[in-house]
Amino acid sequence: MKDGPNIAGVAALLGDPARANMLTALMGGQALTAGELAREAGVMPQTASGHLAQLLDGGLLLVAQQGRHRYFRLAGPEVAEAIEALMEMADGVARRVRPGPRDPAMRTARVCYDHLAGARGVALFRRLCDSGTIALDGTGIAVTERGVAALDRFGIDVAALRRNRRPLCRSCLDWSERTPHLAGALGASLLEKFFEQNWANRVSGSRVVRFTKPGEIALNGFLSQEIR
Amino acid sequence: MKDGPNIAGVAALLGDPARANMLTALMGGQALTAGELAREAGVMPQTASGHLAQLLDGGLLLVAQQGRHRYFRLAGPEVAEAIEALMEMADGVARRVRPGPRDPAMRTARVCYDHLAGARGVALFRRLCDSGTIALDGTGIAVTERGVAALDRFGIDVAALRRNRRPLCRSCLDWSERTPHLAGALGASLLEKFFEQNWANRVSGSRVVRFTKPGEIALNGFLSQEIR
DNA sequence: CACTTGGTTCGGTGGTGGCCGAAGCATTGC
DNA sequence: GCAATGCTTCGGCCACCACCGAACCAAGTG
Repeated sequence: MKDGPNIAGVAALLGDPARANMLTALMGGQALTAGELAREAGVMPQTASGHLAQLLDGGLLLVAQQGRHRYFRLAGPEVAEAIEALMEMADGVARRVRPGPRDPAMRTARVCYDHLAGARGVALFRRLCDSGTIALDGTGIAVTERGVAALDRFGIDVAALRRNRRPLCRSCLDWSERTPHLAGALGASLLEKFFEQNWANRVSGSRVVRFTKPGEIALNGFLSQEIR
Repeated sequence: MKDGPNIAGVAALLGDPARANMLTALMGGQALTAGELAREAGVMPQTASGHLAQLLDGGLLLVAQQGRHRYFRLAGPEVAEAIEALMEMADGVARRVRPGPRDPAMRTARVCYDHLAGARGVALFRRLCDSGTIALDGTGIAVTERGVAALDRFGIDVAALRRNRRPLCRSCLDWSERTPHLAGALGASLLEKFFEQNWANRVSGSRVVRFTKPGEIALNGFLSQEIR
């Protein structure tokens, strides 16, 4: 048959525990050094170096040299999406082997590559739909006219985001909530705004996002009042 | 970090060429026997048997004994979705290594697990959006009230589908068109109707869907007129 | 310059796992 | 009953690859 592209090749890259750990560590969206990734994966630096070379060669990672450090990051959203899909499958399918729930903070709010996931993420998505900020158009999810105006008031220049090659809106299945949250350029931009305005900040070395008290209030306001 | 479930385990299952071939063969949605899968994977029956045991054990496959045959099929939509996500990643990421387009018939219309994909699939999705049959609601994609009526006229009982545990609507990124098409119970149900009414049939041993002349016309009619 | 730190390359080792031939069970059919 | 078919288990072979120790390089630092 041989239809799709070489899925076995990339899957094999994700199939080694050390590499898988590195990649999930990078799901946080920020670039990490080779050394950090080695610790994250629980292997010696030499071993990690080999793995990283493979991931680079396979196109899953990008690297930026900076002084004597090399910063690695995921090559793009498709990579992050594939990883989330695998998580989805792995826990949908092997539920019995990994029974429990997870870290509650993680379920509440976490970074998914570069946008917001968890209960807060899906609440945001829900609100954006209900308020008519985003809606389905022929090619996927799009920002409505009213949405453009509302987001502009919030300091997000939708027109500028559109000029980017990256899709504006995309839905991403949340693996803890099993309901979609917002990915794509807009998703990333919103999260960035949240950080910028100190509504939230990341707890370092983890994907968890912690909302500040004022941020909490502000977000709730945003969720309830924005547009109507 | 250790956040998600065991992604390395399932990824390793997809990481072997023989197993990957089996799984992509099963993306057609119909169950295949162990022997057929062995040929598909290009290995001897004994070898295939071992692989199939692993896939069963990993929960990616289900099996049904029937006479002296064992029919294998994908364990569920999550599995199919993960595979599509990997295809997406693999060809987004390694574009240079696998340059060309593919079999045109495959691009036009194919089965994606149990719903319609390819150019026809995304056209259908587009039309369903534009006509207001489906729309974003808080939790994802939903059928609108008008949509329920329209689909009912087409012979699809949305209420019955809803009673099913499976999500009604889900979008699935089409890897040839790079634009979403409709998955979920409704997607499956629509494709089934197309087959039932002889608008289309599958070319055996492949994922390709061939529309009949009358089916072509009927679908175009459906796409243009349905609802308004 | 030596010294430290982050990273890579090289070589050897060990384990895992894919592969097939042969044999073993079922189920069907004559 | 015997034979054919579909699939599995067993055993041995082979290749690949993850791992680490050691040496090497390169960039900052005194």
